[in-house]
Amino acid sequence: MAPTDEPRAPESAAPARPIAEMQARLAALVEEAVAQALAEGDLPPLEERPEFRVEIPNDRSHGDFATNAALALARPARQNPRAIAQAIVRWLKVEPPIAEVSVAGPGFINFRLVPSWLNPVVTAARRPDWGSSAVGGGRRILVEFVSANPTGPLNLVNARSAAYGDALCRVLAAAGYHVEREYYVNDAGNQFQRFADAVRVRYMQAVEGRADVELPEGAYPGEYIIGYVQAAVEALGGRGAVAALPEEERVERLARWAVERIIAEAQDVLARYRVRFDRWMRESELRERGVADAVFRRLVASGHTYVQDGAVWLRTTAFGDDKDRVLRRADGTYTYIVPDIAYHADKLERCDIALDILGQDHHGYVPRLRAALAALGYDTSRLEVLINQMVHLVRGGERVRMSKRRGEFVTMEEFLGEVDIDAARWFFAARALDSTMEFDLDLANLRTNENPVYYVQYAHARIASLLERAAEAGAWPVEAGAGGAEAAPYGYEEPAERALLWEIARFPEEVAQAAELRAPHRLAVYARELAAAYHTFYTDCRVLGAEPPVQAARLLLSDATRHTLARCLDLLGVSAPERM
RNA sequence: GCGCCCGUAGCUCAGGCGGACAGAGCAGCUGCCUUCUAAGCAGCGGGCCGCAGGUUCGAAUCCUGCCGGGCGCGCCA
Repeated sequence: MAPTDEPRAPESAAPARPIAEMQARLAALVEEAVAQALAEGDLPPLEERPEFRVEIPNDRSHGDFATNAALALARPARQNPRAIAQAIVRWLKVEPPIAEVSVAGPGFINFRLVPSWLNPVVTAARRPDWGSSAVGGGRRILVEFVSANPTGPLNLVNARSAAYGDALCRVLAAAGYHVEREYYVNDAGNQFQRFADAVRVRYMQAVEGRADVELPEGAYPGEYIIGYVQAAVEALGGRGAVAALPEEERVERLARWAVERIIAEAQDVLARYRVRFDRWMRESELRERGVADAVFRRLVASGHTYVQDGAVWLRTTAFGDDKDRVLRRADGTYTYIVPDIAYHADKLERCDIALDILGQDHHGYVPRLRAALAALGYDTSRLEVLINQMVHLVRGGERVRMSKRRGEFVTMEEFLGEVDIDAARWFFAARALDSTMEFDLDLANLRTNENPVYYVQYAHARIASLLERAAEAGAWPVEAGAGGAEAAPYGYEEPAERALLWEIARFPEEVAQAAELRAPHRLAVYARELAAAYHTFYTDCRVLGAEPPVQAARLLLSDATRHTLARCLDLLGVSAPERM
């Protein structure tokens, strides 16, 4: 890649992914230098060409970029990595914007670039699609999350799954995936029957006043069902009308009403939480469409089933499960796994990647699901599963006791009554999913610097306020050519400016990484770092009242930061306030 | 017993597909508001990365075995 005199296209002047593009460029130069060194006998012949990377040093005092190429080549070249590094550097074309190349440490090659190389980032970062990329390649990814059984209100773990899943979806979309969000509603089968059993008993207790009946073993224990039963009685025409119904019909109708009510409440609370789904897929619908029957027949046809004790089993052990699983009981009913397999098979027909976020209490179920999908001939690598770990709620410095067994838990509704939605979403989206977390209500409610949410939001509000003041003074928006990157009369050479520019430039890479690793919580770390860089800049560099070109350039830089913060917070599902 | 997840600073957590001295916030201590939001900034102190082996030029990161915590191991879902 020889230097050319070609004029740069406007696109390259404001790259969509400045850091990745520079890394690729440096990697190509290193590749070229290695080839030259080999050709000239400056490096011993290699049996293999190992991969190397151009990365960002942990310690930026080493340079802007570094490559481990010499370390990677040490083994195949059977030579000291430092000597290899020297050889590579001898053949390296040091061209702008490379200012300096050095060999350091065990054999890293460090690159320092001229400060101005990042100036175009200001322009790039103010474009609407800043941070977006095409790393997802338009792959269709179907994300299923929350999917709580409609036998009770959503709880705290559901709130975590909702916040994290929603952030993940936003991040995936920004990274160029085609995203669909689904909520699977398990509104049929045994699950529903057991709920109905509880409804039957609660009706007798609460409406008929029977003190002698108790919940059967295995029925849903929660007291909350009483409330649904009472509401259902009202909705179905009152006590008299309901009492007149034959018992089976009465129980069925009360339970059905309660389930629909629970689903509606889940939809409401999630909407309030700013989490939306593209589809609420019901198990009952899948059954009606005959999807479960069809998949059962496909499994039988696959030859991986057998009959034992009158039940039909799937030989999941042939696909890595630790025991075989019953598909159809001797009484002809399906076990829960059949509609679930059917649902996942259906999803795999509709997407490239099916991603499930499951509670940790369901993780043991993944191997049998994969096994079944493998038996159906699907490439199970297309099913990705993220495990959502538990949440311990801390109030007043103590853990709030919850017992699923006794039906005692904090509902999402109650939770949102106690905490700001931005704080809740931030806390959940900022923690890795697969690790048990503590949610400190008191901390989340603090409107002080102890609360990390406000730190980031404050940076955004601060900039908004600054721009407002600038607008009042007629300095904003900046007129074309008045300063900043385009005209470059001012080059952002203050350390705080350069540090800030660098943080902004990282954003597209952070989004891409968060998407590829299915780890949106990385963006919370990033948001904090970006906000910190701005606060430092704000303290060190006066904006309003600076020399006109400097003021203009700093306003543009501030706006680039504001936009990046807003984009980042949006990906996390947290609002970016204009004032605080 | 078997399987999955977790164990990093006083607290809450990043980092974990091997790389240059292990990070952040909070809490503690010291400074900084006559000027754009101090919900801010600058600095200090604080860690056997659960323990022990192994692989590697190099391990918080990979492998094995322990220890501790969570969850699962149904013809419940």
